[in-house]
Parts: sequence; structure tokens; C-alpha cells
Amino acid sequence: MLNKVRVRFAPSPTGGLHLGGVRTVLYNYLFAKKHGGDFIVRIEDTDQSRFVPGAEQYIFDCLKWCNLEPDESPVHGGNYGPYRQSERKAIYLPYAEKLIEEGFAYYAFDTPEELEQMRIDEKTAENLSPQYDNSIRRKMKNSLTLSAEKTRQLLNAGTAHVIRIKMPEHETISFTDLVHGEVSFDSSLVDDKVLIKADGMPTYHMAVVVDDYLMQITHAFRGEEWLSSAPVHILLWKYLFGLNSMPQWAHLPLILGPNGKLSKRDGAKFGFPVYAMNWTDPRNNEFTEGFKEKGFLPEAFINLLAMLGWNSGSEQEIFSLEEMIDAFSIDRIHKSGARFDYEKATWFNQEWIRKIPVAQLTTTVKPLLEAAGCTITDDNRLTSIVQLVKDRCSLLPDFEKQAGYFYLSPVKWEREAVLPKWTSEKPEFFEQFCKNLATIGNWNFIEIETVFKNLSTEMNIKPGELQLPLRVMLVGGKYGPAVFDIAYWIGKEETIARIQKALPIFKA
RNA sequence: GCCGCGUUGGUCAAGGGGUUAAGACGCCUCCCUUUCACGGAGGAAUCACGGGUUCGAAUCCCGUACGUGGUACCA
Repeated sequence: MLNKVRVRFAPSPTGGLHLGGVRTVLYNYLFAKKHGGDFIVRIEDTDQSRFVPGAEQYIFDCLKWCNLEPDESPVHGGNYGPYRQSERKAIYLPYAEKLIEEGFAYYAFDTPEELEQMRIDEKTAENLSPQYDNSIRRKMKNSLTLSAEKTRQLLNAGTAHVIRIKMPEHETISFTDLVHGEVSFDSSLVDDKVLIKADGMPTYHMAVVVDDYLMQITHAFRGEEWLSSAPVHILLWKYLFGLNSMPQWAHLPLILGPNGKLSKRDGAKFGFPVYAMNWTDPRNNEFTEGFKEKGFLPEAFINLLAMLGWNSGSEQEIFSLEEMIDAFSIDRIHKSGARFDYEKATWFNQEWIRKIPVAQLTTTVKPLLEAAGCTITDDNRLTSIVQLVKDRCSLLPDFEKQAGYFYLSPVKWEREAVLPKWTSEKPEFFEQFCKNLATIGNWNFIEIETVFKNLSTEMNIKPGELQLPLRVMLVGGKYGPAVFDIAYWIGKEETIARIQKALPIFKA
């Protein structure tokens, strides 16, 4: 590659950041870093009616959480700004006017009502959604059908108008997509897309081309939903800047939900997140859950996303960001959409909980436990506890159950779990056990176990029949690591206290 | 409807003319553990369909079906 690699993620700040969006960011980022290039975030806020306050900040918060920081953006700065299209409004019109001069575009004065009427009038069984294309445009009110004088008149009078591209007739437009290979379209089947809207803002089509050129983008990754409008972009590049400077396109496969395209509805319906972080729409207070708050580690989140539509060709599935950068290549991106599997997603998280350094894990788990009511005064003790239980957790909130009882005495017990084996000599055992525990000088799990085993031998009760009741008394249920480890970390007094507190409830 | 893109177990996928068609998630059985996990050993389950081309097709070609995206002064 001759030029420095420059890629961009271009979201419109209209709501939460979707799984697919984050994956697009990730592939951009991986490719840029792999080739020593720049990753740019450009905000595509050309639709003022869809502007949502806070959405832009939210996007940057998500990128930060994922550790996918841009090199250039409205908040990170850069030499190709401004990075918000709304702030670039004045840039686009001259290019559109140039297209008109050269006969590649035209003014159109049709009102929204007239367009709607056209769609009704022209609709037939063979043409369910009529487009403003080469067959229709000669029936409409535009600078192609109006005299030059009339057009000038309308323009001077400030008549509302748009600028549309004039799609050529029967021309095959083809290009090589980095993911799909050769793709071609018949130009007469593509409509005359609006380039500049009546409010003077460019549409996406105009803005991507001009901005990608001005920002010297070399590779353009975007979702496959854009593939159908690629011919418009190709033509614009050809007319405006020449095909030689056009970025290489890579249309990424879609991420699908349990049935069809993945939507935030699916998340609500099936109980998994689809946004990177929690998002509340300020317009209607509609809340959508995020992976972060659901208890995913960012390392796991980007890892699982990377594997949805790409793989390294090896059997490796767990990748750190650095490993992904190293292994990434566009030619191993799949052509077909991938269905998102929440079970597998949680497996990735489980793997990452085990993989990241325990100190780092502890830092993220601590506030969770505190929020659940645990008072944590000794970080070293917490670290040991996290180490002890982390194999049992696949989502961060699992730590509340698996580590909470080290701080909070159980308030209810799974009596049913022990009742079947709860014979009359058991209470006797535990009362004596408490007395014996009290005599232990050096409180460690070997001592505790020894005392336990000795007494069970003495009373002729199988230790196995005693362990489960002990566990339930200490933690409240059938879970957690080895019982004697638990007793050790709870401490002598607390262990005895918990047994004595639970005993009457089991007797009843 | 029209146009584009796609189709390997339930899901993610390797493989791209000759393979017993990898591996992972999930599921099932067993071992370990008298908790739950982790770990270990097994198991069930796949090339959408129909035609070609070829000695030979999951792999190449053509149809069909299905899925998916687009068909806005939204991105």
C-alpha cells in the first residue's frame, strides 16, 4: 500500500450503539492498527430531524469501554476536521454544483406531496415501489424538464429544491469489493438519489464520498445494507475525484438475531443485550440493556464480536486485542451473515473472566459487590476470594452470588437440599463441631477439615452426609468452592455463628 | 414485485475437485467432585434442492427454493 492506511467509522448519532456497529468499529480498528494506519470517527449527523442529544457522547463512551479509541474524531481532534458533517455543511454544495455543470446532476423542485403522488400513480404489480429514475424524471418538475430560464426563476425565487444525481441509462457499474469480490449493477435500475436536501444538508450519499475524499480514506468498511447504494457512490467518485483515488470498499456481513435481522426488540424478547452499553432514549425514556451492564468484560465483548464474521483460520477462538490485530485479514471475513448466539457469547465471557489477571478482575468486581451490600475493607482478601470463585462465574453479576456470602451472612437457606439426610444425630454433631472449632488455634482449612473428619469418625457419621448441610449453613445453598475454603475465609467466629444461626432452622 | 448479496450439524465455523467433512458453543452419557463449576473420556447431529461439467463435486457452472439487504429530501 502506497498511502498510509486511513479508515473511518461513520455513525449517525441517533440512538444506541448496536452489536453490528461495534463490530464495524472493531474491523476498522484492527485493519488500521495492523497496517500502521489511522482510525477515524466521523459523525454523520446530516439528518437534523433524527438528532438525539447525548447519542454522540454515548458512542464515544462505548468506544472507550471497548478500548477502541479513535486517532481522529470530533473529540480526539485531527488535521482533517471538522469531523461532524453538520459542521461541514458548506463544503458539499460546490461539489454538487460542479456535478450539475457537467450534466451529472440536476435540480428537482418536486414537493414531498408530489413525490408521494408519483409513487401512487406509478405503482403497478410489476413495480411495487416506483423510483425517481430515468423513466420517471422526465415527468417530474426538475431542471431537466423545465427550461433553463424557468429553472433560474425558481431558484432565484428561493423555491425549495434538492439536487439529484442523474443516473445514466443502461450502464453496468461494477467494482471489486474486498469481501464480496466483483459486484455489478445496472445503472438504470438505480434511482436518482438526492444529493443535497432542501435544507441544504447533504445526504449520506453525497457526504460519504466527499468526506472520504477529503479525509483521504483508503479503505471503507460498512455494513452490507449499503451494498445496494454502492453504485451511486462509485459514480460520484468517478465524476468528482476519479476512480483511482476511491477507497477500497468492504461490505461487512450482517449480524442476525434468532429470527432474521438482529434488532433491539430481539434483545428485549430473548433476554440478551444488543447495545454495547445501557442506553435510554431521551425522547421516550425507552431503555435498552447493554453488554457492559449485563456483566461482559470488554475483552470478551470485542473477542466474540470479532469471531462473528471472521476467523483466523486456526482453531484459536480466544484472542486479545493485540492478537486480533496480528491475525486480522480482510480476506478471511465471511460473505454471509452470522446469527448471534448468546450462549456462546457468555462462554467467551467466562473464558475471559478466567484469563484476565485476577487483580484486574477484582477491580471490576469490587463495585458490584459493594452495590450488593458487601462491606469490603481488605482488598487482598477480596482478591483471594475472587480467585477462589471466578471459575464459577460467566457473567460479572455471578460474583454477587458466588462471592457475596463471604461478606454477608445468609438470611435464608435451602432446607430442602439437606432435609432428606437430616437425621437426629446431625444437630448433635454440629453443636459439638462448633465447640471443637472454637479450640482451633491456627485457623486454616486443613485444621478445619481435620476437626471435621475426626468428629465425624468419632460419631460414626459419613463426612459426606455432613458436608452438604455445613455448606448450606455457611452460604445458604448448594454452591461455592470447597466448604473448608469457605469456612477459612469467613473466619472462625463467623463460621461458628453461622452454624448456630442456621441450626434451629434445620431442626424445625 | 424489482435489484443486490448469501446458503457446511441447532449456532459459530475449517475445508474450495479425491478428507473417516476439523474445531468451538449448546445438548446427551460417563469419570473426577457426596455442592456448583473447572477438568477429562465418549456420543448424537451437517455440505438447501435439482440439473449439468468431471473418472470423481461440499468444493466448478446453471436453475430453483429459502434467507437477508435495498427499493426515502434515514443513515
